Amino acid sequence: MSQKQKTHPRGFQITLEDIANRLGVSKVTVSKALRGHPDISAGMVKKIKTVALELGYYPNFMARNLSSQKSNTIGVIVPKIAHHFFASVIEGIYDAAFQRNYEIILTVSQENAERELQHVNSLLSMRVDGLILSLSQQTKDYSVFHTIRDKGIPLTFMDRVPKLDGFNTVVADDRAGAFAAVEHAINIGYREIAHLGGYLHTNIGNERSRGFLDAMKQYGVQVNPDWVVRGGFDETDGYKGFMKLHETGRLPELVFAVTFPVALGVYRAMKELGLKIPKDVDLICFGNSGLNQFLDPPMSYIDQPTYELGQKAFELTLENLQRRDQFVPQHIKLPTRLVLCETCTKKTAGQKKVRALQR
Amino acid sequence: MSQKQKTHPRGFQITLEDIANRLGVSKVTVSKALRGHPDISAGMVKKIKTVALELGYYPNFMARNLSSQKSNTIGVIVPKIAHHFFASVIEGIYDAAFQRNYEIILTVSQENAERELQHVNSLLSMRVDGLILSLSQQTKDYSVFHTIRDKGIPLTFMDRVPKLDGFNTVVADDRAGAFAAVEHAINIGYREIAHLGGYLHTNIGNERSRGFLDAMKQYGVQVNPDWVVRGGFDETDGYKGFMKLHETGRLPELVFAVTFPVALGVYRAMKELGLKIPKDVDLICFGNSGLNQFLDPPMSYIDQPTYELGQKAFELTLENLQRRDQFVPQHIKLPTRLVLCETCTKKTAGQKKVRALQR
DNA sequence: GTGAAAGCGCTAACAA
DNA sequence: TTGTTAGCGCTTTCAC
Repeated sequence: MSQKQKTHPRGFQITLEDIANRLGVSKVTVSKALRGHPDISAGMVKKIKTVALELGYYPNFMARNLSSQKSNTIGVIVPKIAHHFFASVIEGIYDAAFQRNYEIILTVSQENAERELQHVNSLLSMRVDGLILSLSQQTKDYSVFHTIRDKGIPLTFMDRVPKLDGFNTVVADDRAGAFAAVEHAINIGYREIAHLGGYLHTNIGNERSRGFLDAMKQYGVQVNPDWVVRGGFDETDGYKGFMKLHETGRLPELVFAVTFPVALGVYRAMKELGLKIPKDVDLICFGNSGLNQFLDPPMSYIDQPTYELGQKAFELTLENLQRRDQFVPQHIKLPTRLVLCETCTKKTAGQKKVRALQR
Repeated sequence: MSQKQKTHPRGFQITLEDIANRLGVSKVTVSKALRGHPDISAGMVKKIKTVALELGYYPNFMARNLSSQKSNTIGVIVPKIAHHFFASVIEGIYDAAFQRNYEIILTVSQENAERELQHVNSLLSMRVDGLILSLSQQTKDYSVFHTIRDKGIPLTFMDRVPKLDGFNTVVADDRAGAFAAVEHAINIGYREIAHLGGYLHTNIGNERSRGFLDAMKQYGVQVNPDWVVRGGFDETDGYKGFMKLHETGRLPELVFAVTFPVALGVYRAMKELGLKIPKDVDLICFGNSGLNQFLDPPMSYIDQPTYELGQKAFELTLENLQRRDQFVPQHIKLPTRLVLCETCTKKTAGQKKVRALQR
């Protein structure tokens, strides 16, 4: 009773010891009982659990993790969060983690390489058991990732992956998806096809461009260099990109946009210019917003398995964690699907092109 | 050299001691140097920092937090993440936290009360310094929140807040916003107005309903009980809600939807039924998706300051944390704004109503 | 079945 | 300016 009268400095945080003292047993007994260790008798366990509940005991993760040398926590770094794609991926990660009783620590780089690095540091400091990372647009220095690998911490790249060996990756089949879209466009009669593409140093920018070029080449359609524009993945990039096309004085029949936000920028630009989709210029994009079918006009797109991308990334990380000694990097590529709404369903822009040029 | 040859069990995690040994100083010196404590000489600091970098030292937050009794971490619980509203709020929280050098631990309840409670427990176990919470649709048991308050842990409710005293709250001015929308609708001539509303036990459902009723009453417009439908905040709720309206055999001129996803459900339902917005039934909603203006037709809405909601919630929590002894709960209500696109701009549905009924 | 001792990596108070 | 001593709350041997 009188043996240890500590004053609790801030708020009341009940500890193992409080429970132990109350029942006249040791901390260890309580710890074991609470964790379901087989050592302790059923009666004791029951008593302890009752008291714990009564006192409002919350185990201290800091202490537990420090002592046990694992955190049951996976760190996640994504470029953005207020985008349907990432929001959905993240939901996949969270659901998978919840099922496995893992905690997620999510951080957002805002497409900023420096911030991304800071988050990596934070997460390593938090001693997360593993990491899931989707690179920022800007990231060009990959040296930390080697550090992480050397420390033996599982790291899975997702969607935005670097050209590096020795890491898990989970991506959608960007190249095949882009190919399918452009192939379809060619099949319905388009020839003058522009691509508002991402930066080539990013895998998604690169792969989707390749898909585009593959299809053009395979069907013998000429690529107009003026019509291949490089930029970021956001709405403003799409807007600027389309304006650039417009400035060339000659509009394509169809624009293939590298992401949904980029396509949205095209909607905005065309609206501003008084052009109609698909009459003046037709449009298709990689990725979905969850409400493409309600747009004006409903936009056809390459659907990505966003939620599954997240789940898979988590599972890969966990797997890696469980066999960290015999780690073999896995590269998962999930299939995409061409979804046709109203744009890019038949050749419409061609006939009207003259009108657009006369303006 | 030979004094302490520990084997590092999993991966190599450099500790203060490693650095200390390397330089022949004590752990404390290193700790202080790395934290910028004024005790240590500039020369020593430099040497220590160099070695730390060389060795790839990452401070162990678990240990640091355990020792210092604070985590520099705020826990966040939201019902959903793949919704423009929450995604944007969360971005606000993250940005504010980043500025202040705080870490965020985000959890998602999926509108599930049980899951929410589990997350509360987890976060308390992690010894977060404070909490930001947006209630799930289901939550009805508020007892944990009192526990939290009794522990002296700052808790700020955001957007979805309970009817409780003694907590910080940050909300949009739901009642005034709803009022403004309905007032506008009445002003342009609508009288037969339906409300696809949320559950009344949620503050946003309740307040937005009140705004609706206030306006109807103030302008002497009669409320048709068949046209006030209660439900959740998701697309399916909007879909079902509209179908319910449709089943009454008499359609209103205008629907006021409690959230953007609910309005989207109305788009879907009307499309399926072959009805046109705004010709057959007009529509306006509370909240934005970031791309309302690209919908078919562009939907008018009550804009909420989502990002600011998040920022404010974080700042309130932090403030509370800094003066936890003299805590006075604050209740922040941020203004909303009526944004007119193409729906609900002039009375159109009235004339066509007969057609809709003849079907 | 239960508990004592040691230690996880760090920080805070106090000496030197 | 630097180091010593004690913990933070928990888990993990290993002895009883």
